[in-house]
Amino acid sequence: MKFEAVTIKDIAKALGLSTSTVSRALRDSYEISEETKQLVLKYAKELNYRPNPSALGLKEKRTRSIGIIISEIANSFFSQAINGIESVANQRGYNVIITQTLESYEREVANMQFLSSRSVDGCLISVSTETSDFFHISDLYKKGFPIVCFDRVIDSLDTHKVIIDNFMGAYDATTHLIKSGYKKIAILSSIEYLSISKERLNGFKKALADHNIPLHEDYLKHCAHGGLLYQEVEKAMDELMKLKVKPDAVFTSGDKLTTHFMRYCKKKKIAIPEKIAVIGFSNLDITELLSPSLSVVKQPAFEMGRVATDLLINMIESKRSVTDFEHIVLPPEIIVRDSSLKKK
Amino acid sequence: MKFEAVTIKDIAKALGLSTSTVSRALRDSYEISEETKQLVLKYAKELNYRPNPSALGLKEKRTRSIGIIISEIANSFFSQAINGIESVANQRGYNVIITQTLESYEREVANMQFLSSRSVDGCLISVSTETSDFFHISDLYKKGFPIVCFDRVIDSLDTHKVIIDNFMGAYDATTHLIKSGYKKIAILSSIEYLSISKERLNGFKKALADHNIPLHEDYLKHCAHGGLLYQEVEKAMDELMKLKVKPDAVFTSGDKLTTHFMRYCKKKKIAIPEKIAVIGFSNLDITELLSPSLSVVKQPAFEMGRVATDLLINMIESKRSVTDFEHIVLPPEIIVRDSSLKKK
DNA sequence: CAAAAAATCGGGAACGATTGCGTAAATAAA
DNA sequence: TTTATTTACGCAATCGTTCCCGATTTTTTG
Repeated sequence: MKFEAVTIKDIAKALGLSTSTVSRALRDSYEISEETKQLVLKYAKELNYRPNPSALGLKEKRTRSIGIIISEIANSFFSQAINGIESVANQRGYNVIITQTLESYEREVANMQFLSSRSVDGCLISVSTETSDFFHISDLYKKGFPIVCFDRVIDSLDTHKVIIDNFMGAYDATTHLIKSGYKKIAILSSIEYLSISKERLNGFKKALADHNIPLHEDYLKHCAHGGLLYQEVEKAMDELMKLKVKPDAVFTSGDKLTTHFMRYCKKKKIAIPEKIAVIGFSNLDITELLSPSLSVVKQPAFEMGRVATDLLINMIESKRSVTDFEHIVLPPEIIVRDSSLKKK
Repeated sequence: MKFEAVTIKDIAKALGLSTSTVSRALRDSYEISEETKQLVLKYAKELNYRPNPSALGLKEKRTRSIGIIISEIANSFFSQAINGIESVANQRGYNVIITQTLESYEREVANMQFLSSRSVDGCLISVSTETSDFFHISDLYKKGFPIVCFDRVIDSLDTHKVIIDNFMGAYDATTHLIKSGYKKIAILSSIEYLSISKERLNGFKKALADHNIPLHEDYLKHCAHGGLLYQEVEKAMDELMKLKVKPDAVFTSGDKLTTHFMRYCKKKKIAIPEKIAVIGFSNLDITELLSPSLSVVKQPAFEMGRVATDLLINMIESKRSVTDFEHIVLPPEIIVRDSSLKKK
């Protein structure tokens, strides 16, 4: 038995009206008498009528849905962001299609292709670490496909962007390490060309400079996939720990980098913060329960999702083409715990 | 400038063919000459033609998408399950619409309504803790809307189901506590009528009985929202800790219950496992890094998602109505760590 | 070489909903 | 009473795609 939902035709036939009359009655048109309206409305409610989204999509050339492209759903930052995105989207009558790239450029291109081919009216994206050219995005955008960037943004794309103050987050975190008495500070970073990597690295460098601490190139470690794989972090850490002058603190500039750093230290029995202190980006909600409790830079993920979605839907629904682009910068939150305790 | 994708009409006009010919050429129909096929295919590829999903949906009465109803995306178990769901769905040409209930019955009804009104061809569901009657699900199911249950299943619904062996997971975990020397074992459980709660509670009880340990009613604690709120767990734990004979171990029967238990002990400075030992369900991938490292019952979430999706899509694509329902039970994994160490 | 069969293609209806336009009936204005 | 206006509804086109019929041309068969 096939599942068949009720259509406007069913209602029209049952009430002896035309489909146009039913349609107008449901849309509360002035052309329909109050009597007929009530009749139709009552019957539609009884049968639990819902307009067919495909028919609407075909007619109106819009699907009332938006797409998301992120690297990974099973990531605390992104799943919190999705919550924010969903809350606004649902409220404004849109539904959401989530796609993930797992940091693969190829999958990002495929997802973008899929979403743009009329499945959604617009798209939110936080680009993959593997992505270094953006033609698959900018080409579509130039053709009029609404796109809003968040988190990992594309500098060259002239659209709305929602990020946190990565520079300041990194600067403050690094400064905190310095003020706690650490001087040999390393950084675990994601791939160089990623917007957030650059900004966080710059914040890190500025903090060192402002406190007259020279920058050691050996202390700069990049992980190509942003720590998606433990092995990346392990390799970087092995190199750090082999140095003649080992770092006494690390700033980890991404979620996965942070947790894998913790995993590494646990495995190698490196005491935190005695042997090495750490503060890093993380949106996990149990960082307080780690051993030791973890100092973190936390992003307002939910809020970022909300804001980005609002901008996207505004863009979709705007009559004339948008030329004035918002560039929203939210503040990160720094939470100091045991992993970056004052050096004795 | 509006974003307009290329249609079959554009191709037909450009090549001087009819839309029917183009359509057939793209579908590799035997009625079209090899020459014309190549011509159309080449041009379509050039223009990056994709069929309009709305038009297809309207014509074929199917959207090639499936819905998910879960309690929360930002939950390690569910986000891992989503990964499994997506992997199968994408591979079989479906896309996925995720909705969350946040354990609200009302939202579950609304989400089900939304998904079933022709937005998706079928639906995966893990019911909310608030849900005690299932008419909003069974009514649709009886009308022919394909539904597959996973994790939190509905006993009365005769469809495919994918769960883990909750009884065994709880039995083994409890037995492990007993064998480690704990005798006064409490349980933090979710709401009574939930399938997984019942099964896990039964496993817990059986383990006690098999080892001749009497069951104290005081040691059975139910949290109405499955620990969505910290306050639920706090209240239950406060009550436990006020007892004359306090428990020396706890089995936490859900993800959130487990982490909130840890949070509670940290806050109240209750030493684990010295004062109270714990083993619980959790799919977090950093439980090894908690303090102390956490003993867990882990679910094969990714695999559950994969299997459930395969069953759902089979059901959707099956010509005749399905009468032979799979009831798949996967094994949980028990990982023993410090939080349930042997009693000295 | 005529008739039958196959190969290729186009016309047009249909899917469900919206909407411009036309029109009959009812009412108001002249 | 006649004409103009309003009210309330139906007809039919449209969105992009598929698919049932025909129709025409080419090829095969007797």
